[in-house]
Amino acid sequence: MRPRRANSREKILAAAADVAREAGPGSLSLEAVASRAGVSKGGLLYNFPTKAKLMQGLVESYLSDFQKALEARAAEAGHESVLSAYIKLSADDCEQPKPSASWMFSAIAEDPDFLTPIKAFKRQLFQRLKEETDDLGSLLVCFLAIEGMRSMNLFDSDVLSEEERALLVASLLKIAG
Amino acid sequence: MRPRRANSREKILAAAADVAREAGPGSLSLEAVASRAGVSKGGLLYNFPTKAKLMQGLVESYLSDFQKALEARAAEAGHESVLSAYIKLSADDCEQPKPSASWMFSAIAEDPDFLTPIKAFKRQLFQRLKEETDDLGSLLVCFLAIEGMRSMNLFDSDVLSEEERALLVASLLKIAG
DNA sequence: TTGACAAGACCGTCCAGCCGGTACAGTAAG
DNA sequence: CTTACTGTACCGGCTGGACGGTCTTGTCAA
Repeated sequence: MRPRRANSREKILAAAADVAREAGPGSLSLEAVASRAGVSKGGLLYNFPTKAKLMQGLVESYLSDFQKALEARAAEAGHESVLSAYIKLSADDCEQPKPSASWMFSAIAEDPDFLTPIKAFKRQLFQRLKEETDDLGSLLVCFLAIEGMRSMNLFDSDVLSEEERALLVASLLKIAG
Repeated sequence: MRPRRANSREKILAAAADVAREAGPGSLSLEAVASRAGVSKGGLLYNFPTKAKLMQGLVESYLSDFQKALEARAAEAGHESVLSAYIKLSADDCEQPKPSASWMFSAIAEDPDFLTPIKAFKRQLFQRLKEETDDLGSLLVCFLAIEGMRSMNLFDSDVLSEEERALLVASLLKIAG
């Protein structure tokens, strides 16, 4: 089970995300990823027998990281709601000027179904948020606005300035109550 | 200047969007588009000398269609603001169960820079909306929420029900004033 | 020695772009 | 009217290259 030198799996996953971000989602080839990860193509295929498995791994690690981060935020003192935690987490995620999830585009190009777990996750999150509030209208606005913020970051759209994003987050937190 | 039988250019553009939507953004090959458009590969290459030019054409026609639709909405009686027009237009766009712009993913895979005109367009639109209101916070929330709605439609995420989307739109229109 | 794992040459497939051809409309000289 | 010529619109086979995935060989820790 244990890799010989280090944890190749995670190195490969990180390398894949890097390649997609820096060389563009269309340039995510197995060779590029292997090279970036300091691993041979054979080594990569040993860990991920197929490109599809690699994509799947990307999605799974993304989701588990997100879940962990959200849980951590929600458990922090001073958060009156999961929605607030989600807003703040997303705000921080979107601080990074570089989109960290360009690999999603590669995954979609490979097969749109790779996003199914992400959709399911979002549905589940939305459900959880719905149970928390009785003002569905406000929740919808907040939830979609966060979605919009995340999508802008994903597409690397620098439409909003730093101050505008801060104001947006403040407004959302106010709406969230 | 005039095409002999019909307007191949538009047929090809429509075919490309169809292929991306139905076969997936990763399957947008020139042959597939040509076949779908009822045109040979050579004919396609005659109209769009390069795949890049095809993508560019897709972006341009998308943008000009959008601009036209927005202008039409804004000119309609009963619209007190461009923001309201934008909200309603986006709501209608997202009515369609099938995302009409999957080709964007193909374009990104080809080269992320293809989206530059779209980003510029959005910046311009946001600027215009800013000049229209004095409540920047509300505008930000609305603008981003619409962005979120559009992105959900693009990713074909059926997280929201019909009623929820209607409620969202109503809430946004209320915020927009 | 052995077996878990890595290396990279290799193969089949797919696709963008090229190129030589075809069909036809217009024009204009004979 | 006819023949010859020109430019436009389109066709489809070909090829060179890239990429995913396999296979054989190498290597190192136990």
